[in-house]
Amino acid sequence: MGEESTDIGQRSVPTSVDVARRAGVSQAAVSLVLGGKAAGRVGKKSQEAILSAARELGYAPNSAARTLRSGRSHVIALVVPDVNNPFFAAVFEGAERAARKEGYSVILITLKDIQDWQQLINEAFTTYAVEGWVLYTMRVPTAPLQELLRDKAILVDGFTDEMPSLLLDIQHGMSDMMQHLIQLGHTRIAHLAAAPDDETFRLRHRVYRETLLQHNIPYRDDYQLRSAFTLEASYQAAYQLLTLADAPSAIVCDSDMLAAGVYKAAYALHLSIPRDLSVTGFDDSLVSRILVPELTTVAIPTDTLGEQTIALLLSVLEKKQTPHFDPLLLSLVVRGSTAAIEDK
Amino acid sequence: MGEESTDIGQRSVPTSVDVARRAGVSQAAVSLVLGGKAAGRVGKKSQEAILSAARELGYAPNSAARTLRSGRSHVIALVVPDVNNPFFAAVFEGAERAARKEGYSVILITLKDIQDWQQLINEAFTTYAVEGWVLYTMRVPTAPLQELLRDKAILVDGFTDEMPSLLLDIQHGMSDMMQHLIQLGHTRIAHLAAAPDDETFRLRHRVYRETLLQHNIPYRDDYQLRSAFTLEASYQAAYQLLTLADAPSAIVCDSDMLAAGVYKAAYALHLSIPRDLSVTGFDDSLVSRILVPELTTVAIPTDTLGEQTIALLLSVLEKKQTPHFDPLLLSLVVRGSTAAIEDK
DNA sequence: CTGAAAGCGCTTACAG
DNA sequence: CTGAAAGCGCTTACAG
Repeated sequence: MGEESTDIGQRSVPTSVDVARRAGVSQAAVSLVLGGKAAGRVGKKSQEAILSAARELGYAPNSAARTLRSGRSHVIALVVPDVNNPFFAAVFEGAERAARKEGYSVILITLKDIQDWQQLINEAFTTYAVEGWVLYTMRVPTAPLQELLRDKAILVDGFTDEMPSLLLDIQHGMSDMMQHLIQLGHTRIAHLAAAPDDETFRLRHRVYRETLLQHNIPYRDDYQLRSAFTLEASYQAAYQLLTLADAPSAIVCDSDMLAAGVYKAAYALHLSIPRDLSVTGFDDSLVSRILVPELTTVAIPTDTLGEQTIALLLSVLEKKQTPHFDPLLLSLVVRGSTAAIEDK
Repeated sequence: MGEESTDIGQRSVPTSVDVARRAGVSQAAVSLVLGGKAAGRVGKKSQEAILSAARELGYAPNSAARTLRSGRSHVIALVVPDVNNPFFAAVFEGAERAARKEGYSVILITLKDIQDWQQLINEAFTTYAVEGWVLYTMRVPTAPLQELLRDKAILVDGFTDEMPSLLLDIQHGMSDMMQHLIQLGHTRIAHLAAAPDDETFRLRHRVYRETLLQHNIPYRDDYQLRSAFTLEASYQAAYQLLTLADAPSAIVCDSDMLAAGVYKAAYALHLSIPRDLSVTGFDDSLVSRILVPELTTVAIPTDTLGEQTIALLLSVLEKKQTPHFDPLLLSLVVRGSTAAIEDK
């Protein structure tokens, strides 16, 4: 039995000193080997002795000590508006997977119901020693926060001069969707927009409007509604659209979540999708596949998004040359919620 | 200008020493005040000086140093099978909210696609200095893992002698659901069970079977299917049930996610819910409200769950007397997916 | 290739 | 009520 196994009762957590003693080397050698910096600095025999001693003791380096000394935590924070939206759960998963490959881990910070997100981010700094930030918040942070996050954060699907951004090709995604509907013969196309006044949503609306114009389809004010990201709100908005005297034959939604409300309103009004009404979403989240019939939507590829996000953030953190990413390509996914308009 | 503002270029992060210097007190006093332990130990004037100095410098205690010294990180890990299931997103939110009140924060660990979750948990120990664990994994951990987690973890909706558990009253929830269907006149009730062989699902099945027995309804082997938590798998299983010669008039699902597959199969077979088929879920997740018509389900109250979970875990960590919680009450939520069977 | 040592920024007992 | 000091467990420059 080694000396370190003499502790009675409470199993004390082994430290690098315990490992060093058992392996017959210095504590520094243990640190070098476990930190993967032993090449050419610690003899092969010592390395083996250290590794097996570590294994026997169940040693794992103390993260707080490591972070304190090195100034690196390898923790990335992903800030999203709401995890209850399955789209953001998928974004988290994609970022998590990509980060793991690079030796980082991701914590999830939800802004929902939070007034003071400056405080929240401060807390995260304190609690987790977050090294880098991915803000998928659709809202450009305020000036003091930008100062705090300088050279540590990137913005996804939003733009500011103050911070590197990963852009999504909302433009083409939305345009493809509009073309799709127009090709199906729709001209009475309403837009159910997201309530938050973010650039990503303004962009959707601009493309909606321009595409109508290009096809000489009149833009109607009564076909424009905005809704919060709740089923109740989107239901109400859709109900209002569908009970217009001259109701739309298609409703384009800014998000799959909003489309779910449209399905409910259609059901309440005994309208069949896609026979009586075409509906489209945005995101290609789980929601789009749960809906029956499945939702035609614009896919945001969360795996690629995660990889590019992490690559961009790490380049910022390491002050390397920032890689250039073209806006992420979004593709139209045609499913059962859209159909050619029937002659009546 | 204070002495600490003389650094040129890189804004160095202020430390307690900087605050102490500016406030004209000792570093220890700063620690006491910021740590909320100043009562009766630091004079009122000093406290004020410290607080304003901290504010002016934008000081926040270094978490790594704090954790290293005190051995406390105030981080709780929540381990779930899959965040893409909106139910677990809601569980996270509930736990997060409850933990925040107690000064803890919650990181989310997803087991999906992970083979070796022992390693994952080890990693989390290393990376985040996790103090306490909530395992909502529906699988009792292996022996070495139990050793690692002793006195640090609780299990939710699962039972083992090795670990405190928070139980859900699956029994009554499932029983209420079955009563509901039987009262509606259903006798051909199939059970679409979850594939994982966990106690929580075995329990659902036991209650299903017993309730049939109590009502002299024959138990049929061809009405029993299991499905993984994917839409494709549950669709296939439901399709198989619905194309039986003597197809069920109701399908009871172990989870809302599984019910979504049933909706798809019903749609494919031109069966109308609830007219031709009643469907029920379990969890009352976002999924149950997205489905059209909305799903009759058993509600697991994630807010209460979060509060009890955190309360139980903290009592374990603080080695206080463990509070006793009765199994969490689940309530039947009747919505549009169930109806009285029609006379044919 | 190896060892001895400094020090990251705190918390906390201890002496006044 | 205040101050001086030890020490948490590492990483990393430095001297051999």
